[in-house]
Amino acid sequence: MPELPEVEVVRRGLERWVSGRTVAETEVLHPRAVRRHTAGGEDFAAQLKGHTIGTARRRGKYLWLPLADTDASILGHLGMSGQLLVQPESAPDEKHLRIRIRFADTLATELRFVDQRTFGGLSLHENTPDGLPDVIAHIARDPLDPAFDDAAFLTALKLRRTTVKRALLDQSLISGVGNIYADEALWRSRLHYERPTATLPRPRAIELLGHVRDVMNAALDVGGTSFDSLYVNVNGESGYFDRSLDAYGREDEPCRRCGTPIRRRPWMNRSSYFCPRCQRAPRVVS
DNA sequence: ACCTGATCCTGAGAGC
DNA sequence: TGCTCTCAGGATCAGG
Repeated sequence: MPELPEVEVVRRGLERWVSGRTVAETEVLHPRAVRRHTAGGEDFAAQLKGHTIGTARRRGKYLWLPLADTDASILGHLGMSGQLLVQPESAPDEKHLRIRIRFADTLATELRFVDQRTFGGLSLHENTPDGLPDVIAHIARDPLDPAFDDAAFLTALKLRRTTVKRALLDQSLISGVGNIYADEALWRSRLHYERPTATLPRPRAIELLGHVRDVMNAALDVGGTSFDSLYVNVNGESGYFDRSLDAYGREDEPCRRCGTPIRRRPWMNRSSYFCPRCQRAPRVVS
């Protein structure tokens, strides 16, 4: 599943291969892929036609493409299984091709949104004065954003009456952290996922934020170098996950710090992986 | 106002 | 072999 570093790789690919091109025709092949566009697929296609794509931008796991000479942007989210591909027009359709955007030039490539589980999608929205699609105005900056406000995040964390992993996944506090990187950052910080945020000393919170950034940057270094062709792709295949995960997906395997078997616990209809020795459960569990 | 937990989807893989 | 069951998860939003 694409996490923030993979989405950033996609953004760079879009900037290189799609920005500056003018939309000729859009084909919506599955209504669920444009469900956030309430006016529907036909309207989505009609509104894109003839507009030139501006510089690709990203916040957390959201991507957007401003349309030049308008106050609107194409907003994209890859969800669980989405891919944005720049393919030759002659390439056969992918099995789960949902949206096709053709361009008014002679490059003979097109942009394709492919998504098996259809948690992701594209839509068109007005921009806020900040140049952000209005429907993601509530999404906090991500920790790799130079303008991310560390002090404000630490304060908000302290005020919340919730648990630390839940806070890491709260898009209004910090964006772009998914289940995998949350578990990885907590393992590095030796924090249990159910630790109440209110009891977290400030130095531990600072350390946690640092580990979130470290995990993301490490993945970005790996994934960011593999992109070098006429192919915008993301499928969690940076190679980083196989080699470098310390907690996520390692149930019953020894903790790389202390050798204790990693445990998996059901959590919010998914799983949390942790070392029961390095990451002690809080005394009072809500 | 804040917090919780159900929900959308489809294919891989396990178990029988 | 083929069927059924479980699991994966981001982000939203109803309901407490």
